[in-house]
Amino acid sequence: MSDRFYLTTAIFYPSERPALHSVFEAVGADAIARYHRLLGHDTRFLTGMDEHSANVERDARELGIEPRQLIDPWAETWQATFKRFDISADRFIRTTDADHATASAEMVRRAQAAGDVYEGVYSGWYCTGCNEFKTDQQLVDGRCPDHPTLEPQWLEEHNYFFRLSAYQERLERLYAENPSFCEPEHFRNEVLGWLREGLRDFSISRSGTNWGIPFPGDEKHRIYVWFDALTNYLTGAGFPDDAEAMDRWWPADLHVIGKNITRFHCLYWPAMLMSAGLPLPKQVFAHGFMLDRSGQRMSKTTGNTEDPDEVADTFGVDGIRYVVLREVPFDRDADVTYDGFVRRYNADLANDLGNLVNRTVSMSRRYLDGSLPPVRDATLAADEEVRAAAVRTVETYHAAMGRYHLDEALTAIMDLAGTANGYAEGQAPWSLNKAGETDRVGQVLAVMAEACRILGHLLAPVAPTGARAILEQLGVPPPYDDRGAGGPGLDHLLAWGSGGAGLRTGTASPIFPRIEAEVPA
RNA sequence: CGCGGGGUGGAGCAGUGGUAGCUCGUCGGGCUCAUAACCCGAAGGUCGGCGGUUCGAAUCCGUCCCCCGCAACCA
Repeated sequence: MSDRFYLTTAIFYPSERPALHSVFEAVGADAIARYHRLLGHDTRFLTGMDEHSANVERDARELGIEPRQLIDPWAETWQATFKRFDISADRFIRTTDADHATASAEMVRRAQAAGDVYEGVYSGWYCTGCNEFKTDQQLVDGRCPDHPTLEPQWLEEHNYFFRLSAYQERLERLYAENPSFCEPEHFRNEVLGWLREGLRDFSISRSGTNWGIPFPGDEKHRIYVWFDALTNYLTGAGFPDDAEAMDRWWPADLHVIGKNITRFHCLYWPAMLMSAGLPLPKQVFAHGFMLDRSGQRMSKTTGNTEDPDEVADTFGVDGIRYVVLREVPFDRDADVTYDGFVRRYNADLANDLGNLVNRTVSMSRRYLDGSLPPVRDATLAADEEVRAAAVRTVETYHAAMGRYHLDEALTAIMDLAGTANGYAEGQAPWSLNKAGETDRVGQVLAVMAEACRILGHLLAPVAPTGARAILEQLGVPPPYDDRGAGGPGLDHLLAWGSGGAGLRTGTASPIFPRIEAEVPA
């Protein structure tokens, strides 16, 4: 019975190109996906774009084109960026995909059959410029910020509602029995607070638009937001027609989402699934946001975000993947700065880890012509300390990855690199070599190389290309493919001494070159 | 008292009862294999304020101040 793991990101709000905070979520989920592949789990990883936005329809109309013509290039750009960032998704789902329309409509039908859909009146301020309803929060001085000359109209619209209020008790029971349905705890507390306040039904259709999935039973309406967007996780698992795929992949193991949509994923979504008679995902994990130095969320609208392609040019894809996951604790917000990225990259990847690999490989070649002996059972205390540190690091790493605290896993990795650098200093193989103690030189370098080998595998989920380069310079054949799959399992790879009969190291070459220029973007 | 989170050395953070740690920065020293990298040491904090519990609190309780997010149909 092989383990399987199905995880998703949220589908992203449509825009011309992704901003760094969207890439951050995808990179985090990708690292989790790769970790599970490395563990030997059959892994499915879904990401994508939410395309039925009123903004898309409006922008397209202003340009005099069909929404689809507007959004197709956007989706291409997003996929190209995700590809550049080595997001190893099995599918980039678009809510305009045909199978998704089927799935979404089926979810509405099931809710209808369960008696959870009723006709009602949605009322609110309507901007005739945007052709959409605005919440009080969106209005500035009672006016639409995009059309300040127009007077918003108070409109009442007939549409369909989902009876979320009927699920109050069942959701309370869900959290009583399975609190970790929503992690981390501080976001769960917020959800429980909303639950205590009581649930209100929400509208699930809009009329007056053709941009969207037709509402079952009333073709004048389109499915509105949640029955469309959230259902993507089911579509990606084969719902409703591919019973075999559904059986294999549903329920999902993990939804990775931004903390701003916990309400919908932790209350709406389980209620919708209960209504449809489907099993619930195992867990929703809400991550924090990257904030700029003034504490503002990085976003396109405020223009305080970094361009993903620019930072990838500077740091390398692996470099920026590492840096954002290390700088932002995955479970909460963090202040980030470009200079902070540079410092972190140089300190961790260039100086500690990269340089460790470089000096190890370089000395191996110089002193031993690249031929290292196998690591022996440690007889010296210094050697044993490195081995013990590696074992400790692996334990800490697994514990952190299992809780999706990616930053803690990376901290553990760097602890081991620091230990290995200290070991090098203490053993001074360059002095041993001068003294002609060739046997000891071999053992010291074998210990260092073994630490590097383990570090390479540990780094693979976050920095797959760099990890591969590390292993290559150490002379370790790739034991898994570019997506982290097909290997013998991390337990084997991370065991001290499993490198086998001695490595044949290659040529030393900086894997994470230092970044000298600290030019603020 | 709407809900939730947070206020720890120059900066960013860890630390939920027992001598206050980490990274970066600064200063001094060491090494020379290495990507001017690596290693060691030092300076620097009355842990937002006040009160309480305790042999002992950053850590528990009370209260006050400040910051951020959310407050429902926008992912």
